[in-house]
Amino acid sequence: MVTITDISRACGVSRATVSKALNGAPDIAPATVERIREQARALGYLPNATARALKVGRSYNIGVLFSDPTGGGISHEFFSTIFENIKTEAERLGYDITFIGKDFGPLSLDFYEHAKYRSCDGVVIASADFSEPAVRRLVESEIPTVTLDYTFEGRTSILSDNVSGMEQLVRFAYENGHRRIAFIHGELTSVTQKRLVSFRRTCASLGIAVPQEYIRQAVYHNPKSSGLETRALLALPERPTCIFFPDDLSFLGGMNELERNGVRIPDDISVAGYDGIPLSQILRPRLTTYRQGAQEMGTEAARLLVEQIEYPDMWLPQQVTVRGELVKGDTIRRIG
Amino acid sequence: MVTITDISRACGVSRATVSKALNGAPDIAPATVERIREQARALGYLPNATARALKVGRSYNIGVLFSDPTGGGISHEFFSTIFENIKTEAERLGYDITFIGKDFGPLSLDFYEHAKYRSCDGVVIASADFSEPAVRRLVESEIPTVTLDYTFEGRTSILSDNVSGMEQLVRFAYENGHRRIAFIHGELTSVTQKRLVSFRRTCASLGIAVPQEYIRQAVYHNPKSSGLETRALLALPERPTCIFFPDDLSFLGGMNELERNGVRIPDDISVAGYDGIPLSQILRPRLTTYRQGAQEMGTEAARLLVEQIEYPDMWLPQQVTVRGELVKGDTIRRIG
DNA sequence: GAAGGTAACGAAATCGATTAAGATTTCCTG
DNA sequence: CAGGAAATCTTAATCGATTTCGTTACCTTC
Repeated sequence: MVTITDISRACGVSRATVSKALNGAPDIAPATVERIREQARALGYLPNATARALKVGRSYNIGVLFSDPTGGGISHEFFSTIFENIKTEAERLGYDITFIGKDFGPLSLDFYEHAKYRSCDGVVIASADFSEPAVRRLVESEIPTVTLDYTFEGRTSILSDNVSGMEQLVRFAYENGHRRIAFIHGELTSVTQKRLVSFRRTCASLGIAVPQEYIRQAVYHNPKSSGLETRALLALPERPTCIFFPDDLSFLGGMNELERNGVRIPDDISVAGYDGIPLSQILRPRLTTYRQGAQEMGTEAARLLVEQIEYPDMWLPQQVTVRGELVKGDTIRRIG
Repeated sequence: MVTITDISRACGVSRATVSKALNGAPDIAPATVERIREQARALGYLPNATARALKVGRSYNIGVLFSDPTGGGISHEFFSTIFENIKTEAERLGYDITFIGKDFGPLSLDFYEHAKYRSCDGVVIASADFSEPAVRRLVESEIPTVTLDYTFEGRTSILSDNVSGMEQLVRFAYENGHRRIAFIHGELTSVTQKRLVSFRRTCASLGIAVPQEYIRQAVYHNPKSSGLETRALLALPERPTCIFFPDDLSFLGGMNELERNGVRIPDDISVAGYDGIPLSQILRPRLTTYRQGAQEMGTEAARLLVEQIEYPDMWLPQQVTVRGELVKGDTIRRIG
């Protein structure tokens, strides 16, 4: 391994000089800097992040946490998109990504300990169950964090515009003549709760009455569960003309159930999803949905976390809302 | 931050003793060990991975590389499954995961430099374009690697059983009476090449003639591209009775094209995918496909890499083939 | 009781890089 | 040309943990 010591010997200067030259310190003669840079290149020198981290107390390493058991893992397109963008932005800023898991290693470290053990400069909490003590310990710790779709006192968070998104979907259905809209929502988390409230409020403000049976709860990100609720909706004496699903993936479960019953989309019933994952636009008919700004959420999360890390003094926690976009698709049909 | 120095002061022993006690060295009195362990717990001590890495020359950190532009990224279910399992196994063994990207940071490090900069003990190359010089540089370097679905002289690799998988699919179609089987394959990489050869060989051994027009090339993991080839197949004077797609995701493109032309699956035509991603079994009809052992591939990759790292002497490169499983699904119909 | 053995612990070097403080040389300027 | 500022470079401590090689004290054993 080539170290600054090798360079210093090759150039006949001290290690300090090499370090400073490589880092652009102001008190090294330009000619010397050039000579050192040249040698570094010639020897194939690479700085050692570990050594630097130890000395300066900064690892240039940020942790990411994806651990929501309800499908909020990296295998979901929405989250993998977020992850990709966190990674891209972080790397652009010179930070590496380390995955933070729980029960890490033989010592079974929890999230906080894991992040600390790896000297993460900060952590992006992309999906997690905030009722879990281990998650709370991390978010309440001294480690800088950015939370996605969850606000926490004194912390920075990136929020998807769930209220506005749901409102747009409802209005879109309304404009297409729908007055009997059912909503299968996920278990009540802070996210699904917001969508539910927005759904109710928007319906009310449009003068749409929503019977109790039209509001159903399924398991978030779980097609099978949504399938069951869909069946229940079809059995109602007065069927809805439009069904909102908790998310795009869940819609697939509903879709199967509808097909099995010979109910065509959107001829016989209209549907909408939520998320706007790529898959939803590959299938035909293209799903009407609300595309969350996953790319921007990821990018912003990384950007704000790094900002917080690098300028801790002039830092104030903030809540950033990322706007998504209504994807009209073809599954909400004009009626009435 | 609590360090061994704090513990040593609290216990009135030297730092060396603390280190040894915590690491189970044989020359510390049991009573002392107990006392030190107790204090460590009381003070909330956490070892500093960075410092340890610097001293012992091992970071307990492995890199993962997902960078195939042809859809081999983390957003694909097949690859995210692999990743999840690499991560789980690695963490169980006490290793962290760092994502290796190219053009890293302000210095624009390539893969090798990036891995070296982070002192990765090894790298799992999960998806990459091996014709890329940056990838070759890494795989030819002194850094231990495990390669997925690609063999490289002197390197360990985990291979999916592409030959056997494709053979099983062809035989399954044959047993269901199909004699006119078309195959849309991906661009020729080492993986798709194996499947193509196996397809041809199996067909030949079963006495199935495969006209030139039945073999078509599409872009791997790209639904749109497969849709176009599907259209071409439908236009043939003698349509195939069964179409094999490059992969499950690509099938979706074909599916749309078939539906648009009023061709029903599997009543009018049979189809098969490849990969066995969860999505393929959510949709109805369930896709006939070959499920690659993604979980096992990930687990094995991590396990073998760590083995290689920890016992470099008694190490010999090996090729492990992970068997998958035929998923019969409902899209190949009995005919004839 | 002298020689040697062993158990338990400590001193100090080390990993690679950074950085405050100091040393040396160069260069002005009045 | 003396005095001091400016430019340039070095010394040495430091980050936290590991590890080699002692050292000390206490036993054995003949």
